Amino acid sequence: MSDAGVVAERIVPRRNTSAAQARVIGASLELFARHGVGRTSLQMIADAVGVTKAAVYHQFRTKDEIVIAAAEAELASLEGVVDAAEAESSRTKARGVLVLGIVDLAVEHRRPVSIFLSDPDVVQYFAEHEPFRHVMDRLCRVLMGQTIGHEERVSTAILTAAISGVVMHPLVAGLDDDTLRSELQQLTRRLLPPMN
Amino acid sequence: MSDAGVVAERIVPRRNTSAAQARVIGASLELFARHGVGRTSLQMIADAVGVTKAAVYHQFRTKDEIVIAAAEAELASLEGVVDAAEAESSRTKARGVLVLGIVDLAVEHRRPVSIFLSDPDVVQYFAEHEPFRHVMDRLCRVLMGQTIGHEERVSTAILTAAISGVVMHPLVAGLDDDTLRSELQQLTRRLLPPMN
DNA sequence: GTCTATATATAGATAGAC
DNA sequence: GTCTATCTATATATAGAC
Repeated sequence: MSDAGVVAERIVPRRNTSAAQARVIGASLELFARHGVGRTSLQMIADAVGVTKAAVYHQFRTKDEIVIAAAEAELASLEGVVDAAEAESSRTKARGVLVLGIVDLAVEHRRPVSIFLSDPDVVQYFAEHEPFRHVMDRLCRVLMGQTIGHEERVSTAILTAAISGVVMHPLVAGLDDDTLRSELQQLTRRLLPPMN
Repeated sequence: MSDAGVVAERIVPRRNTSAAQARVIGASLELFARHGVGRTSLQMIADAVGVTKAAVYHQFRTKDEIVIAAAEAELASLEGVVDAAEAESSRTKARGVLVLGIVDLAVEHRRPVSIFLSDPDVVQYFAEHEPFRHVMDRLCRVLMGQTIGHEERVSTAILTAAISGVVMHPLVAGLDDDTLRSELQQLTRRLLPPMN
């Protein structure tokens, strides 16, 4: 984004994730989405990876660490989309790329993306999570323009909440990906203010 | 609704709920919202009510029964709003009452309302729950008109998902009820098609 | 309708060998 | 990096007295 005036920096700490850790995160993401965080046990995670609980505990010291790592992996996907948007030459293009990217993420992940906003503990965690707030601010800036205030944040919350909420709503459970994608794109058009 | 052509019937089975059962449901609703369904134990519920686990098990045979009863209590609140809307004399008035009612429910309950769409088990349960689908269809009809199709259902999903999603979004955690309410009302105006 | 007491399973987590 | 074995706490659930 040429007119950003701010260097796009990735502050989400993508600490060097080993292959073993990545397997745990991947399995956890699926299980969290299917059963909820609280109802997913370390035994279930270990079974899904194909190792014992002790092996999982060798990669992460507590279950909470797994939850956080999984949530941050989802956040990293989102940040990738924001990166791509900010790399565009105009704000109009940037916004288009961002919206398409968010919709794609939501549709592809379907329920995993919901972890962000569904589990109370995760919500609580992210509410106080500086990297999350930073990514959301960057996202907000691409959508709404340079001046971020109270109202812009709420609008951004509405857009992202609506998208995440729709993909996991019982009423759209039977919808195929393409239809869902196009409905969500229509939705964003109605929710976003016109470009100026 | 005079032009409904369909008798409004309450099919949500509000089985005779004893006072003791109501206390359990109320406490559970709060705890589920705060900690998630899976992380809420029967001990926590019993403590919140001020009795022992055994007393709770006298009211409900399993934890799942409590989850279902709590979810149906939330559904009953929603159905109350739909009832009120359908009692209006015109569709314009009905839609206004319905939207105001849904927003009020969401704001007052804040996180409890999210149980519907947050816990994967509850989502799964409602997706196959006939009374839920019936209430959603009635809601959909008030919002979108008599002809309910694929597209109308998705629009309804979007509206309710957006509202539920927003109230529990980290970005609006610090917002007072009145501001949140007015933002949500603006939201519904943007999402609903104009009355014809 | 509520209690004490208990059965049984599983949770999260650790020790130490390979 | 993974294992077996184990600790301890807590989970769901039940039996039977008051």
